[in-house]
Amino acid sequence: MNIFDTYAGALKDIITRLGEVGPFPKAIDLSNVTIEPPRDASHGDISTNIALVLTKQARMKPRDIADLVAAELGKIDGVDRGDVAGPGFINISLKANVIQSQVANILKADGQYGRSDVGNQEKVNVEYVSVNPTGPLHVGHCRGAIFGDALASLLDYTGYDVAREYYINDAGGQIDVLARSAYLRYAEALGQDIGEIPEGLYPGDYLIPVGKALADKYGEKWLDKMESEWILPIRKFATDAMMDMIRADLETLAIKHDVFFSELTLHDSGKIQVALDKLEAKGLLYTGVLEPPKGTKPDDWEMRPQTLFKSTDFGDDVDRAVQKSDGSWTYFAADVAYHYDKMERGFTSLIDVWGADHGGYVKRVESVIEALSDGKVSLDVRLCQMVKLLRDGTPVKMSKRSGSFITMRDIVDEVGKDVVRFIMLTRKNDASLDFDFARVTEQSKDNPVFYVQYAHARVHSVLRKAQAAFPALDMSKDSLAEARMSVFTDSSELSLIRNMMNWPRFVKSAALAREPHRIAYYLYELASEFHALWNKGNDNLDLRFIIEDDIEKTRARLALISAVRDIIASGLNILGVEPVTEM
RNA sequence: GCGCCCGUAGCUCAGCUGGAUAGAGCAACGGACUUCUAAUCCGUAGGCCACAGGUUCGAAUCCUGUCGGGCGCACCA
Repeated sequence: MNIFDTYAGALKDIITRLGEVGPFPKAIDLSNVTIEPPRDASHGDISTNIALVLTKQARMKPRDIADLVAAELGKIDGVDRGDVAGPGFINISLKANVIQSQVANILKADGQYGRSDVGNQEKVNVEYVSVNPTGPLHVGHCRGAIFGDALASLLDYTGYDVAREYYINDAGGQIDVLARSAYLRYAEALGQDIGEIPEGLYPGDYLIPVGKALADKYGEKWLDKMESEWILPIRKFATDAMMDMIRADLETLAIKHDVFFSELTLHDSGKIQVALDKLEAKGLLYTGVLEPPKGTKPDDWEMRPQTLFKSTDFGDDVDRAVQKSDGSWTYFAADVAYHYDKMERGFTSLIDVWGADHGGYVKRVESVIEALSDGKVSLDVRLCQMVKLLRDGTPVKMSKRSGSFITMRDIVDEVGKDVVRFIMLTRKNDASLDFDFARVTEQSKDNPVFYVQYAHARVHSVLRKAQAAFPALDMSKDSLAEARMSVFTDSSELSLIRNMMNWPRFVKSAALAREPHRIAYYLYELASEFHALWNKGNDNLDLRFIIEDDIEKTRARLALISAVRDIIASGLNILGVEPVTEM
């Protein structure tokens, strides 16, 4: 329960009471009322627009309403006073002890301060990465992977029942290409001269060990055999090998998945047909001919009747094909079945994390979800924009042809997991992001990862020093929570506490908006407040955390910074960044 | 041609789903180290929130249009 909720309740009681005794109508819609900290700290601790919202319903001037409510607020326990300001805002100032005591609340929560139940244990499925198993993960995949992973953690932290999922695209034509490429390496491993890798096959060195493993397992069994004989077993073998590699890559970034879902199983089990039958039953499939697109017309365009899904019924631009010209299912058809399967497994909220280049695919999937669930299941597709790699300001050149693209592993090896994760979360997902190797490894406040980590490490540094100075001092959270919090009177201390009081609200809003980057920004600001307080101790010895001759004051200060530490650690954990205790 | 995303300080970006005088970092300038790690902090300066309308008590935020940038546009994945 955070403090804003507490006073929101009190405020509602006041409105109801005023409704019963006189001035206000009995039934009042409070849905647009906000109860939040004011932007400007001089406006008190809590600000509400309630008078402005009620002005129509109560048919009174905002300021008159505000005066009535403010007078009542002044009587509430813990409220110092309620002021009316501007057009009719009510600013509530809390008594100092209410603010101070929050430190104890944070410590007693034991790292769970900010955890909430807004998610109501709703079953939500977050799908991310979902890369073709045809090669190692490269930089482009990094961002979506980290975003999805952090978002899943954030939702888990806010009371959703989260499943993390990877959709393995192991059924398409590219897997045949993979199998042929692996077959070539297999022949090579058995001593054949394969020369240059032909255009259209995967040239990467990562397939060499796969070829060797194939040779070890099968010997010369597939040599000089027709492709139709070996393609299936080698597809399976190569796909498994690629997935092993991808899983290992993901592990270097601590990206977790609960389920790896194979597209192939949808084809093999007939689930695609089942899902399409559902659409058919709703009258949403038909055979038709698509118009060519208006702009640049494809050269090989030909009019042809196809089985189409009527996605235009749900706001899509054109209806979408579910069957290819050779009669096999389209990628979209499998995706229909996949999302249908998620619904069948009981998820009521689906989140897909894709690269921005798949933006044109969003509407048709949204359409399917709406059609199959009758609007009961929500789909939220989060698109991640590109990452521009830079080295000291100059773009890193990458060319697929020469094979000089940078892999996820390259990046992690160079700058470390924590840096990659944090930096990738310092932008909104739908804004492009610059990743400069020089800048992200810098040890200065220019580098947010470092800055936040440093604040956390600094707290631990003080705690170590304090224990040395006061060997008998009990520094457990329970003990610190009993400290004399009334020592916090300096504006920087109070400002720090107010900032921490905002943590639960931030987490909640970040979860509802599905924007984990807000956590990163919050942490940066909290770290900044902490560093500021630290430096005040340089000028004013009485503001230091450790006061040599005053164990009680020291105890309170340690309580304060332990609370900071708990929140930074919680936030970093959500982002998947390790809160280090020493640097 | 159509759809989606983005235009906020010189640069890179936040802005808590509509709140009060729009905020950080970098770069510029001026200050604070016999320290609980100055790996930090404090101060100054910098804005027609792309532009034009609309919605209302109130708009950077929502709606419409214009301009500028990114992505996508049968059967691939």
